Amino acid sequence: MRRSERKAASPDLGILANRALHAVQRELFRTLAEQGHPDLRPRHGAVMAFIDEEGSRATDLAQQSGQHKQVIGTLVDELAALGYVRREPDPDDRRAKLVVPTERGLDQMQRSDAIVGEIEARHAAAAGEAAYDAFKRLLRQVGEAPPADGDAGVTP
Amino acid sequence: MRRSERKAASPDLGILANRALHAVQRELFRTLAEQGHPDLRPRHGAVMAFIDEEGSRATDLAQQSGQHKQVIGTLVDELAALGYVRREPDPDDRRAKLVVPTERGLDQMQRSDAIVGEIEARHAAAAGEAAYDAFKRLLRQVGEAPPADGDAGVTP
DNA sequence: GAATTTAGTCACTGATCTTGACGATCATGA
DNA sequence: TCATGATCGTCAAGATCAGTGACTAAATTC
Repeated sequence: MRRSERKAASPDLGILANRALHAVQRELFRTLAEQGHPDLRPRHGAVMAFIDEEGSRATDLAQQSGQHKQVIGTLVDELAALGYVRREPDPDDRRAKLVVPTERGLDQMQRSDAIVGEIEARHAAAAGEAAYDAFKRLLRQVGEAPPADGDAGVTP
Repeated sequence: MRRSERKAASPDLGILANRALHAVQRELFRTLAEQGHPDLRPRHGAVMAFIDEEGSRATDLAQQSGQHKQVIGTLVDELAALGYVRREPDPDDRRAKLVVPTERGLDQMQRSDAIVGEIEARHAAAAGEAAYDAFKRLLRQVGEAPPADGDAGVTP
């Protein structure tokens, strides 16, 4: 059997993870577009997926999402222009800014959390709650850094 | 509880899939670098993860990997320069070329398949074979297009 | 045999990521 | 209290990566 046939019949973990990620992103952003948020793209998730209702610092968003702070800065510019967030001074630290969601931002956050929840509920219904819980625990373990290495828990 | 705290405590499917993909890619390419293949990057996987031992056409690699054929062309240029593949005419079709792995390419293919196999074996050992098999079946389902849509099974 | 489709390359254009420097501000330790 | 080191976010690049349409030769289809 040819290698590509073996891979098609039994894809490996990296290929499956890549497809799973793209399937979830595709459905999420298509459904967001249908629900009034057509301007958002997956890379905006580095901000919108992690931002708190009461606002977050850019450095926190960079750390949580694994994106460089320069990229977060540019994404915040775009999201501000699109009406999703605004920048405010951080009262606790005059160097820092808070990225605060607008009403439109809060709506998007609530909707995207609900959409991902529905995707998960659909898979849980198909597989069974217990099986789905076990699946998520294993997926989380796969995403954690392997133990025998100096760099612990670093996201890209 | 703040949204970012909830997300840290219980990350959703998209975040988990993103981390899983990056964890597997990071370990794979770091281990390949240690084993004599330091010049390869994840985007080369669009060719090296799918190529057959006896060679593949660029259009097949584009279809299997979801990458545009222009990108595959550029990647094949780079991999040829690095000594992993060479282009040969396809005897069955004078328009077509076969991308054929070199000895170095075959070595990398065997090693990367083994490395991903070891990553999977480690997770299977930790979780149990039956649990890991169930995990992969579910991950594959997550990566398949949702049923109620016109675009069936398209990879990005 | 003509029309249509395909293969891969050309030539772009556009998108995204990475890095280091900088000034203002904060935290730390002597 | 002060000097020093660290942090915050922006600036200004440079590097990497993806997407599109056109083109010629070759194959397929009708």
